[in-house]
Amino acid sequence: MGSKERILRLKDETRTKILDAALNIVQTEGWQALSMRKIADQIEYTAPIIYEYFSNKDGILLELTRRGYLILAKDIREARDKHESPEEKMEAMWIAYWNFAFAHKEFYQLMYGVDMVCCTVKNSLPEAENVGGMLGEVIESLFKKKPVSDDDICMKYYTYWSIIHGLISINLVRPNGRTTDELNQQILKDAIKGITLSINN
Amino acid sequence: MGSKERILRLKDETRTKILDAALNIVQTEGWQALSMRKIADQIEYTAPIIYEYFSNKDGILLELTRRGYLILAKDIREARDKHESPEEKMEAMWIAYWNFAFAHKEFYQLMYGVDMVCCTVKNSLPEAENVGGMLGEVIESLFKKKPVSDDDICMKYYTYWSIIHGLISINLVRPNGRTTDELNQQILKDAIKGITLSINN
DNA sequence: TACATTTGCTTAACGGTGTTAGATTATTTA
DNA sequence: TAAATAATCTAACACCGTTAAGCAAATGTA
Repeated sequence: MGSKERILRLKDETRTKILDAALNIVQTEGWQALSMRKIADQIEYTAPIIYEYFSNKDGILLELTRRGYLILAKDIREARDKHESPEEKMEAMWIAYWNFAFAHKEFYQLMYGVDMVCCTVKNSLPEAENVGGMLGEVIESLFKKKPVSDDDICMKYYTYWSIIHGLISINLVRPNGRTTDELNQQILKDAIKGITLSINN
Repeated sequence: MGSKERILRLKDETRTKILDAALNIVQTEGWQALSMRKIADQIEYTAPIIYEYFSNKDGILLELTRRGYLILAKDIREARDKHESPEEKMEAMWIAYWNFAFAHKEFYQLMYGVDMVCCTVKNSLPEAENVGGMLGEVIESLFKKKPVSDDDICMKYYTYWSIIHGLISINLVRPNGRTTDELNQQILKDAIKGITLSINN
């Protein structure tokens, strides 16, 4: 009767296999090439069984988005914990964000809709809150004046995020577009420092 | 024998009708919903005749991209010519860019691949150069030191662009996401001023 | 005017997509 | 062993972009 668990484990394994197959296709052929039949091919099933594990294609994308946020959150957390001063924390965290985007292009595209048809419902994703929360806390600690209003944090958060996301987007959509890696790093660090400085002015 | 011209004019009209229909569908239903058959329906033809006017769907998108850049270039030119000092020019131009993105969401999504599968070949588009050129010139005039290297201009150009494009992207992909219009405007102007100030420091 | 040719447009099809319903096979239970 | 349940597949639907073949009307030519 212990076979119940074995079967459940097997079901979970194929669920994971589906996600891995999807990711594999995306990494080698891009999001455009991802199709239910291709996933089925790769896991040696036919397309309809995927619907026993995910309600539809968007369900797969949502789960991958979740996976992406888990990796990102881990990276950012680690970057934060490697430094002492808020200034250093902030720079390290945003650089971790930057590195994540290029180390996991596909995830980033899925998570932030760069050059990607975004799945309609991905609001209220707990994993996403985490990232925002961590960054927000460090931003708060950058302020000298207390208390810091939510609007203050929100504004600076968006300022940081905008420039980094913008720079990433531009580079993901237009690779090899006359901007070198060094130039990007320079822009990035300059911008981070500029925003950080502007907080207490 | 003057009918030749009438016929040519008619052909041009249906070409325009195709583009208008495409834009209309996109504006009411989004890029996702744009299909050749829907365009054909709207102009009261069948799908294959579209291929007499455009080589394929990407051809239509490319032409719409061109249209978008024409509008954007006009807006930015006008913003520039309304002011005297480079600082004011710069701010006005980027705000025009910002306003364009939200006044013509669909165009912006198409042109800059926000939440949109980008058509593969849209390099070397003369209309795009214009926009970059205009902005680049004003950026150059912001520098006190002369001569200004291309790298200097390029870097500041990307810094401006990144933050604005990033802010736009975030707002286009996540509308109603707790950021108000005033907050966005504040972030935007702050960021522009910050970058402009940092040029001669 | 009569025929031939070109033009405009449609129908039908190909191979692809996401998704669902029904049939089939294999496994478990009684 | 027989019945019930689970796992899986086949077939189909409605859509997509795109192409080929054919029809019908307009045009050019004799």
